[in-house]
Amino acid sequence: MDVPKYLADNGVKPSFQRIKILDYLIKEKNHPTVNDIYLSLLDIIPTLSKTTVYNTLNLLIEHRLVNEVLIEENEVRYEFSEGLHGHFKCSACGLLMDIPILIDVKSISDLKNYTITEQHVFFKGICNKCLKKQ
Amino acid sequence: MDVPKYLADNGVKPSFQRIKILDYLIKEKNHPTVNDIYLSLLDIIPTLSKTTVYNTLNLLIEHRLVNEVLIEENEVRYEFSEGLHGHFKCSACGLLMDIPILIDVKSISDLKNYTITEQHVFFKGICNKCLKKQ
DNA sequence: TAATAACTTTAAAATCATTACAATTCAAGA
DNA sequence: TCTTGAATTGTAATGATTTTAAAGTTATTA
Repeated sequence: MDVPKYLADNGVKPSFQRIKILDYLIKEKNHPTVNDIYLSLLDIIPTLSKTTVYNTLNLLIEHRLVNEVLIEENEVRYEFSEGLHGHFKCSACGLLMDIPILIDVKSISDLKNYTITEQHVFFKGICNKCLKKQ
Repeated sequence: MDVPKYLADNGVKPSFQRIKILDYLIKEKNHPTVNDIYLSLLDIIPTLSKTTVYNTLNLLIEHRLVNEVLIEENEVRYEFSEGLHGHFKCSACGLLMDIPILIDVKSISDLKNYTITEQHVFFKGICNKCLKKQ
């Protein structure tokens, strides 16, 4: 993917830092925290500031290029925004994976005539691998 | 509901503060924050400490009497735990309401042989009332 | 090329929610 | 009443995030 063009097409001026941050989220599917992103990019951008990571992520979220993933309290994670999906987190090994979402919003009568802009679904439990280990 | 008995039955010693905090969550369906609870109970318990609110909520969560509700970043809300349901938050008026959950976990092949312990679903959008105002 | 304005990044300080900890109070049983 | 352990309190510490202002960068126009 042409990240600079993708940013520009979506109304975000493609600075070096912004390109690298979005590029990281596209390549790493590990739902990183701000700190993960900051530490990983320090090799490439030694002068990088955490404030820039915060600013950039908020900017990318505004432009709908990135999603926040809220699973645990006091731990905000981020992901490249592509297609609707939910999340599963294994309480044992910490794995955080994407899963398909299967909700028929129209069948929920409480939301009749509501506009739905965001859908969030996540499960917690124990993954197959960890169950076998027990 | 007999709150002291309910606490005792669930292995929590029913102190005055604990009774009042759980009682508040049972009666108020507004998914309050720690601060909401703290401020509301200050009338009844003038010596109440925020630490006690935190300690009590964590204790009640451990015993599965209370759920955390994570919708917005940097804002943890709480609710009395009764039955599985999701949430809808109106971006305009801030309304946070319960909605029924309709997910057939077994149909998600990615989670085959997984143990699911928690399901979380929430939507954001604009509620009917706010749509009419526009 | 130089001047200017707009935007971006940085670093430090401030803020906010939450937790840790030590001191105090409370409650139940001897 | 005394003792003991649990519960509560208030302060201080922590850590994530936001704010602010200064410095740096980029684009635009002359």
